[in-house]
Amino acid sequence: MDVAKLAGVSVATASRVLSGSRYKVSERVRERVLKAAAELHYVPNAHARALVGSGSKTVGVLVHDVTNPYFTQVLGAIQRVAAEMNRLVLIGSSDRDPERDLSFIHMLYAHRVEALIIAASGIDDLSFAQRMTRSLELFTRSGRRVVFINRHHVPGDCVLPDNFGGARALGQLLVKLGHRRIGIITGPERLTATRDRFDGLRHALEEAGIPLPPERVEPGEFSRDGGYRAAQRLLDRVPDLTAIAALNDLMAVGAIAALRERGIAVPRDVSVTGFGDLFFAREIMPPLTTVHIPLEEMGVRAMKLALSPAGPQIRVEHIPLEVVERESTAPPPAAARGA
Amino acid sequence: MDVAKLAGVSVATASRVLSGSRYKVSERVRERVLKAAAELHYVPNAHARALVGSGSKTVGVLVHDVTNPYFTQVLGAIQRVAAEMNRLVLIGSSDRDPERDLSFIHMLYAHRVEALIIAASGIDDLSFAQRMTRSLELFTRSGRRVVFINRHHVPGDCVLPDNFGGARALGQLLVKLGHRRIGIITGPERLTATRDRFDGLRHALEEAGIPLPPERVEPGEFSRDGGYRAAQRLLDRVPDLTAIAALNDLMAVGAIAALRERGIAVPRDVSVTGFGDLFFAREIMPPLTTVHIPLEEMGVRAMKLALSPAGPQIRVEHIPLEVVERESTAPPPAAARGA
DNA sequence: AAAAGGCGAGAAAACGTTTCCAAGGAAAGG
DNA sequence: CCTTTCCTTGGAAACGTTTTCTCGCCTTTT
Repeated sequence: MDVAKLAGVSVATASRVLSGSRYKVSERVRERVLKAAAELHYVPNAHARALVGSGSKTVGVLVHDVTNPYFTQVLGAIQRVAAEMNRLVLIGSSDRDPERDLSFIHMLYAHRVEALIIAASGIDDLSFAQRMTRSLELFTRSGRRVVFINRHHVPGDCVLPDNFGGARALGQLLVKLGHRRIGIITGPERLTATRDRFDGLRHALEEAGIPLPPERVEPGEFSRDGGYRAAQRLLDRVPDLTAIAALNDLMAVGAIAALRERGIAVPRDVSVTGFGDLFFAREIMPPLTTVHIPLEEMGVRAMKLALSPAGPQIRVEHIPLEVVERESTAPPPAAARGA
Repeated sequence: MDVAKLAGVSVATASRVLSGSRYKVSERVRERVLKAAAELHYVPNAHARALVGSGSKTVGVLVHDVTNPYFTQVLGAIQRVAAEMNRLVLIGSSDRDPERDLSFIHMLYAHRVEALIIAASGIDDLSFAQRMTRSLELFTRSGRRVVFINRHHVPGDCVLPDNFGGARALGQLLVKLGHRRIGIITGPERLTATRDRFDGLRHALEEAGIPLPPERVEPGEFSRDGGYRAAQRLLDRVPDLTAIAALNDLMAVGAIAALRERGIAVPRDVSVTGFGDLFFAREIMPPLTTVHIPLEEMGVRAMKLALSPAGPQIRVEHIPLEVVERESTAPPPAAARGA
């Protein structure tokens, strides 16, 4: 090491002072080494450190889309905790492509991240789940932690927002308001988040004895434009809806835009709900009734799980979800109520 | 290496087939190695690879806030390009704390990232700029690339959105609409982006002979709530404004909320403009007149710069900015026009 | 004063790869 | 059939750290 040479000591002692080792070094030598390091602007090579076994000081995070506020909120919290512990965050953004997910898992393992947080949503696909389980064995077998956010068909510790319960409560709100003809804009088929939210809504309707024929259910892409187009299709097919529940906020925004374009007032003619309570939900017009997901808290919890040693049993952190009622919902118009 | 042992070859040959080296290996041996690797779920250790000199296959990105749509848009583009080249992205999110910026630069250097993209905004602080320059010498001296996004007081290649020109055009639009009493919500003092945008607006007003007394200028934090509070202060002090220009979209959203609360109609009574054209700008009510910044393109360009070898001279990619006129602006009310 | 003990510093191994160098074998040419 | 050349493979060094082991010196104790 150059620093050692300049300070006139062995690399061993230089390392001892620079790495904050528990071994002792005399004050005189320590100072000389520090001075030499400062002079050379020495920055230890993290790869060499990682190689010799002291860990890589990095955490891997896998998301679907770094651009999506849902994930960035979680990511922000993870990043904050990581910075506090002097860790760096490696991200993989798979664009919802399962192959990319797997490929990122391998890349992150190649970098021997201390822990891996999978914030991407789970999907209902057996063969994929199996492949993922196998890839993640790389981590677990080497004593590394893997933490999921959301429900996955893969065994492991996880932070689990109660999508079902939140959606059920939201459905109950619509029912209580008096809606009986409710349309639902779902998300990509096989996402567990979509499934759970849909099931929650359906459950609430069933409990109230409200029918949900298939034509009132329309899949959309999890984006503003996806919601816009899905709402168009839904309205073309079932013009007499009094409420539209979109399975995320972005799609709800699109749905509101579609309604506005047709001159349908929200919430006077049609109520709209979202899911997630992303930051823009209360800024749009009308402010969106939705289900709040405490994303920062989930990120922090996931980090806590990731940085604590694995226990003998799987740990699950349940996150209850609350409905937040704003101005995009109201009782259905009198005409509809009478019907 | 375990794989070599299982395949019954030397580590050298195993490495040759697994690393896609240019050295030749007979087909028979290659197959045996591949089979052994698959059987053991072998994933090469990136740290060892990086150490021996073939680069770390990572790119570092420094942002102010992973949660801010401005940065995530850029980050998304960077991430996409990186994935295409089989690179992983290491992020540092400094929360606008210069010390953290520097600390991240060192951490990223410790990981010997191939290139560093500084997406955080520059600040007008001499001693900080000098310290940053010195820290970045670590990179440049070792032949690593550093690319800036936005104007920084540090020499280096950069992608430079024309904040000044965009703001000037925006100011000209307000002037053309007939506004003469314009308030400005600025951002954090020393951010170069803030300065440039402010200067652009001021320039446009000066050109039109429109006064801009200091009481019409109010600093705000670069957030929705910052804009909200700044608008409150501005309205308390100067109630007769006909337009408010916020230096970013988030603050404009806050300003609109403040106006709405006071029963002031936008744009009928007061026009509002933002800056950035983030995805929510056209979703809010009324859709926001703002300046479009092609963030994805900037991210891609930054990556291109970062991945191309350094040239003899500094390279600057100028990005022109366009005003997009939506419904948050209109001519001032007749009463004001008459005055 | 001598022995024992403790403390600080250096030598060297180890981490997992890549790559240079050398060697062995087969093919080709004389 | 022998020699030369090319092609494939193995050995070993190197990358930059940390850490274990060992050694020597100084201090303390008897």
